[in-house]
Amino acid sequence: MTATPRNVKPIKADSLKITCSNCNLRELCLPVGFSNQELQRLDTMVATRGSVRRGDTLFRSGDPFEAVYAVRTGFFKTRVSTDDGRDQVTGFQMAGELLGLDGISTDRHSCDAVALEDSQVCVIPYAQLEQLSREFPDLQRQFHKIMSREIVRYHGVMLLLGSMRAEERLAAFLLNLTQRLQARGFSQSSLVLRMTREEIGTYLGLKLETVSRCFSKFQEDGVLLVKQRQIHILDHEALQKLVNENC
Amino acid sequence: MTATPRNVKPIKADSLKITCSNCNLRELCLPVGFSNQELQRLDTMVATRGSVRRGDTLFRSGDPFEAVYAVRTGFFKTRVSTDDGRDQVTGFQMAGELLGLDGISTDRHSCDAVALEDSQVCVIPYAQLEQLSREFPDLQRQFHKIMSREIVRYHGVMLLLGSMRAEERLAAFLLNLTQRLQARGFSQSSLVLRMTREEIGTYLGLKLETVSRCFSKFQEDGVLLVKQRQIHILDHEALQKLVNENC
DNA sequence: CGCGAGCTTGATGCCGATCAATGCATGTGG
DNA sequence: CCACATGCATTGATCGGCATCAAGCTCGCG
Repeated sequence: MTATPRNVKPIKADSLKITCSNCNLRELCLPVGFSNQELQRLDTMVATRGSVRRGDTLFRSGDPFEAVYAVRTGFFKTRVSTDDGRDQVTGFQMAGELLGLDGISTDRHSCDAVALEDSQVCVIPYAQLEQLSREFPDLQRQFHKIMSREIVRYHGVMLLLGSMRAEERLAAFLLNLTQRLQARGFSQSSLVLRMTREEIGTYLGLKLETVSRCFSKFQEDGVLLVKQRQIHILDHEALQKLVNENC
Repeated sequence: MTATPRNVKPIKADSLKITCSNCNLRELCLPVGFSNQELQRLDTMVATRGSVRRGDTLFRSGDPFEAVYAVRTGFFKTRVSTDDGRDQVTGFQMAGELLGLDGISTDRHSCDAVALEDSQVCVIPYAQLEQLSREFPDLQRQFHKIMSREIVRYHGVMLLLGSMRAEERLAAFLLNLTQRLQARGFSQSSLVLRMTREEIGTYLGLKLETVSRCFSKFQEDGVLLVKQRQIHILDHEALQKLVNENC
């Protein structure tokens, strides 16, 4: 009955003390706009931080749901699988983003969360999150906003999967990534992909060959500079156009 | 600053008194498993019921978010649109289901909700929902479950859009519809579609002609009996197989 | 240095989009 | 009551984008 799944190694107490109060992600994560007092209460709730090795799962479909997780460092993917082996990547999560919200509905997780690089997460026991969000309207509000944002995100993904062509999907994907990276202080014109072509494809509803071809096409057209997973965006406008003026 | 958008006509107070306590949907809707006391408090919150005419919108993308809505009777679709005119249906909602959760994230709605037939909704002011769910853990829990369920639903839709072929998509769609209708006391082997072929297509990422052809194919194969929007399911198994043993 | 995972690129084929015509049900006005 | 319009659905013919199959390439690593 611990809130720490098998693959999450607790970070030793003697390591540098990490708290929500001193976390540089606090303006992106759960405690957006919190007072000092609220931050301190949150620190009592997020008792555990843990690390997950690249390739390991934070949780799996079917696991009992006990906590949601905030990514502190690293990068994750979430995926759902069918019995017959196919799977669909449902999202990529980076620092400050929440994982595990799917578990609330049935008290069991319904997707897998896999670390794409060595990562650290903050473990937020759901029972305590419920309790504390009854006391702090700000926390309640922010938590609801995060769930709602996830719903809105899926609307965008549906539009992408339902009506965009391969190049448009990849363009939208890249713009979304850079936008989120930019909010975390990274360049908006260059990025390193943490996932394979196949994982991108499985997210975008395309085969890996198609993803690869699109990258090549973008390079030919002078829109991107692609060197394996190193991507430089040369023509931001062009990507934007592809997404907007569809067709 | 009213919680009642333009297209929602309040139902007269002198009409038959509708309350959560006496609503036959209470075991499907927000107050699942509530005590009588909780039901009565909920009744004070859901002050307004309203009706929406077929074709009218309950809310539109950009509208300020003030309330979520529970469908009492009727049928809705939600959709997101792009500047260039394409749109994507993101869901179909029937009695007992909640609309408007997308609005929490930015305090504005990010999709349109359109009535596919004359409908009635319960207006649940969000501020009061927040307040009351601080007082009633059961309500808080149920509300979170509903949002989480929506997230899980989108995982399924992504799988559908990302990896299924036309017939599989339609099969999954029909099974989902009948399942929900069954939970509401309707037959699981026959249904009347409330939406056009085009609306189905826009939900499933297909063109209306493809949807039509799939219906015809299912009829040829003896799986369905199709007469306009009247659908009889002759071979439930066959549909199930298409969805599971993909390929 | 050689292996293997991941990526690129080419050739071919199929599924579903597109274009187009017709059918069918409902509604409206002469 | 019929003529016509309108919205929705069906069906056919053709086309194109992406999947599939296959071969070779690149880079990191034991």
